[in-house]
Amino acid sequence: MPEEQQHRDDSLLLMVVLARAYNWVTAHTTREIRQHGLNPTEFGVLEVLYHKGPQPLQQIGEKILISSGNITYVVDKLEKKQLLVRKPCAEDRRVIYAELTEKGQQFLASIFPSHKIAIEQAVSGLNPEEKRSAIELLKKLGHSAQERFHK
Amino acid sequence: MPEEQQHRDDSLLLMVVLARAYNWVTAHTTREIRQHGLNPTEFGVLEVLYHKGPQPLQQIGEKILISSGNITYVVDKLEKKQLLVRKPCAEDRRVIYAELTEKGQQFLASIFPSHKIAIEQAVSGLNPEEKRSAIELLKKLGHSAQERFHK
DNA sequence: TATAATTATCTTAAATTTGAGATATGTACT
DNA sequence: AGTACATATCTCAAATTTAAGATAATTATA
Repeated sequence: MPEEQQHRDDSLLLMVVLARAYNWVTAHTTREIRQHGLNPTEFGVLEVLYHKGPQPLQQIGEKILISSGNITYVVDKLEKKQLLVRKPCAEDRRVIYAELTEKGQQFLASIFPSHKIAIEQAVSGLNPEEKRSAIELLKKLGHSAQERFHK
Repeated sequence: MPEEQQHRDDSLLLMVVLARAYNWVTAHTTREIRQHGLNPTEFGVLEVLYHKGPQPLQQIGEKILISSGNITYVVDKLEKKQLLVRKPCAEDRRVIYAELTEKGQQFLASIFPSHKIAIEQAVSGLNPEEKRSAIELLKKLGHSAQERFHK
């Protein structure tokens, strides 16, 4: 097989195995998240706030790659559940921050341990060394894919 | 940092970089697919048929991880577009195969080259050797995640 | 200052996806 | 045969997501 052909096939195969790995790993976390009455997007929003602190809605949407309409919808639902609150920004009045409530903090803290366990279970097919290799390769892949994606 | 803590952190980090890599790589392919008037699910169905030949609806749904209701909906749309046809199975009358039409074959053949280029562009941040490493690790990760996912 | 171009959020309709359950068929067991 | 269980597809309502455009605020420029 000519080298260039080989190269092309590898890219396709990489795409396939990346998608399969992602789908099956997230199958674990999605099931776990739904047991707590959230969908993956809701959890994604809460997780960003939990780890990064209060964020403008815009930036939350960028981090988890959802549309502006969707971020409004999801934040509405989470606000109704009293897990977060909207806080208008004083400096730039177009901007609205989302911030976890005390209830939201406690809720995340209460579900995070089982979430971690679900992840550990999902990725336990790789040993520590393989995990480190995979992390480096996926970091590089993700960053370059993002950089090459010109809107 | 204690070893066990280290281990736990690696699993979380692996999850994060896997999700980022997947999201940004698929951002490339999704954009490309939409330019041809399909959504990613429709393309996924056609791609399965293109590479595997006629398949029972059930098995298509399993391969791309969508619900039974969704597979009916998507196959309906593709049938209306005359890209595939339903073919009842003679041996088992519960089963219905989906099969690409000539038009569907030609359509896939016509868009696949640019789809390949989009993928190659998306994953071009890794060199050939890194791709091979990533493929092996992701295969292992995906298979083990699937095996450990007990419904 | 006035005007134009950007940005952040929200609104709305349409498209997509899921989940629960209905229907029809097939399989295993008595 | 008859009964219970399993499987494949479909139906339908509700939930989710997107895309396009509206509104309001900010920034850049004439």
